[in-house]
Amino acid sequence: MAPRYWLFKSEPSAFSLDDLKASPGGVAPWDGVRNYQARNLLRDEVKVGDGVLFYHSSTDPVGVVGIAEVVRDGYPDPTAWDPESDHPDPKSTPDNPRWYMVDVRYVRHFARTVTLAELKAAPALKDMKVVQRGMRLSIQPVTAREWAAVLGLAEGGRRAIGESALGR
DNA sequence: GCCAACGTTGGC
DNA sequence: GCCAACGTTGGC
Repeated sequence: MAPRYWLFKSEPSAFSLDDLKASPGGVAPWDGVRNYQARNLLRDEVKVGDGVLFYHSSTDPVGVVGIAEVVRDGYPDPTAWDPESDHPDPKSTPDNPRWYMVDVRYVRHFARTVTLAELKAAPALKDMKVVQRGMRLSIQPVTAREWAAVLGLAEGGRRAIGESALGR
């Protein structure tokens, strides 16, 4: 099965790409997702080896700052039943988990942020989920074509596509 | 800080 | 099952 691509949103004040890079082995769980549509993707669709566009929201500028890679398939998010966590949900229990997460590994920062404004301005990305009006989903599917186009915007001058890890 | 868009809750 | 009220997201 060919790897797929995703866009993961995070507020950098909560968890940034730098935070992922600084995690042990560059690996961290993508916990705290509390939306059913995003949960279903994490539980059923996001798989080891998939590429992740790391998107910073609610900052200036908003946009894609780099890439990560999925290193563990979906599994129950234990922060849901931790009352001390940032997103406790007493309706989720170890016996009957409601929320799921995957583990991701840092790959690299782009040389610069590819801003939402740039994504919106790129004709090749006009159908990309993140540029659609009212699109709040925090885990979004990205096509191979969109993935390549975003990397092209970030690093096009450096022939990055196909050249390095996840540069496919 | 504003507010549009969307998701969830809960009364009925 | 409807839908109003409310809460959250997230760009601007």
